[in-house]
Amino acid sequence: MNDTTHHIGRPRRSSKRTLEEAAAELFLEQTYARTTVDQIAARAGVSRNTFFNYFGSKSDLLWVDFDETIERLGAELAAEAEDRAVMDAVREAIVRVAASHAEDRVPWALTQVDLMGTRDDLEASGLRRFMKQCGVLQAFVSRRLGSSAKPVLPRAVAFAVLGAAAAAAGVWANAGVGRRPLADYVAEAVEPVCAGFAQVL
Amino acid sequence: MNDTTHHIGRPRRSSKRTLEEAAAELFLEQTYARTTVDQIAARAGVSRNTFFNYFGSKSDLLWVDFDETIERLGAELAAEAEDRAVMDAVREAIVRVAASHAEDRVPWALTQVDLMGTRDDLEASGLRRFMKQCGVLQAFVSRRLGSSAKPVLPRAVAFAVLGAAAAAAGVWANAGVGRRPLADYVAEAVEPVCAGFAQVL
DNA sequence: TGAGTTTCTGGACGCGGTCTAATAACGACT
DNA sequence: AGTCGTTATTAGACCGCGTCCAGAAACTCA
Repeated sequence: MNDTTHHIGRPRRSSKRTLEEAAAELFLEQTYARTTVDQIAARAGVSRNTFFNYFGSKSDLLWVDFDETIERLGAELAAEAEDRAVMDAVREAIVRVAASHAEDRVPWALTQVDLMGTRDDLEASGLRRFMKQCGVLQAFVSRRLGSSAKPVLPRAVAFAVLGAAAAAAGVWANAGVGRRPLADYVAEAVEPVCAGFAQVL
Repeated sequence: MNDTTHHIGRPRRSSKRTLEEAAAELFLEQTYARTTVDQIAARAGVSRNTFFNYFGSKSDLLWVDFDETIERLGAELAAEAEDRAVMDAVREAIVRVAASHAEDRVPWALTQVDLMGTRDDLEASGLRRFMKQCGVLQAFVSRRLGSSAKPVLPRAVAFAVLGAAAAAAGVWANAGVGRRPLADYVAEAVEPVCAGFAQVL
């Protein structure tokens, strides 16, 4: 935690934040699709390869504000009491994840969807994140259910619940400045799904 | 429907089927990721550009058997009686779409997921299809609901229901040769979601 | 000063995808 | 037969993302 420790080796000339800001400027000026990695790197004052040292791909920039929120799901699920009903635990964990998201941080992914040309990249990177968290949620449900239920259910729960949450995030992003907190939308979308699965589990 | 009428102009030297078969061979030999568009075109005896005359992208090949099934959703929704409860109509339409899928046609998309290197392309193309049908379903639900319900619900229904259906398709594909019909899995996955939303609509 | 470590950089490559201009193969019409 | 319009195919070039590698730069420590 002591940022004065200069570890060892050559110090970093750049940082994730620097590149994010350079990218944000360019996205506003000319949209995501028309911005190349070279331009981002140039504006940040580094070489193109350095960009890929900080981000695995250009599309990662679309999710800079969302990734850390999404990643909380595993921890929130683990924090749920063992004796709680499965779908109750799932619902509350997801709503808590949504509540932990900073109010004003709307990722590029949810705003630049309809901007023509962004769709391809966006959808590529979006489903990857979706699938990753689906794996986490499916494992949780599968463990809680044991081998009693129909084999399709854990995966169906994961896809449906996170699908509803994703829909809520989309609506939230498009609601504009006067919007309610993200967790409100997510709760409204996720509750019916959880209630439905609770009946058959 | 008369396939002898070549309309007008230069006749096609190739066809979608030819390219699909060439691709299928190569996918089996060396996986999807290690197969280039050049190789597919070469094996089919055409140039690389001709490939893009028949397919918009390499990843379209992953869904050759699924696309026509997925596209049926709009028609099946339109075929539902107007006086039927919304979620009942949605559920039945989706199950009918699944039932219309040929038993043995398992798309590459659902089998080559875990093959390392395929994921990126697969997820890119998968979410595009998912979003397209979500748009169709959301419009249907939105029209049936009018402006009475909470604004997040139509989108949440679309994402959750189709998410469950996608999960079912994945389980179906991985179930191997002894699997039950796709519609069975889809029904089991979609029913709870529809029941849950039916309570709040 | 030198050794070790980490970051940055330039250059090259492969691949997917787009574009353009040219050509080939057909039917139809004169 | 020859020409015209139409459509499919083709070669060629181009762009951008992502990967790889070898080497240089900047620092710490001994």
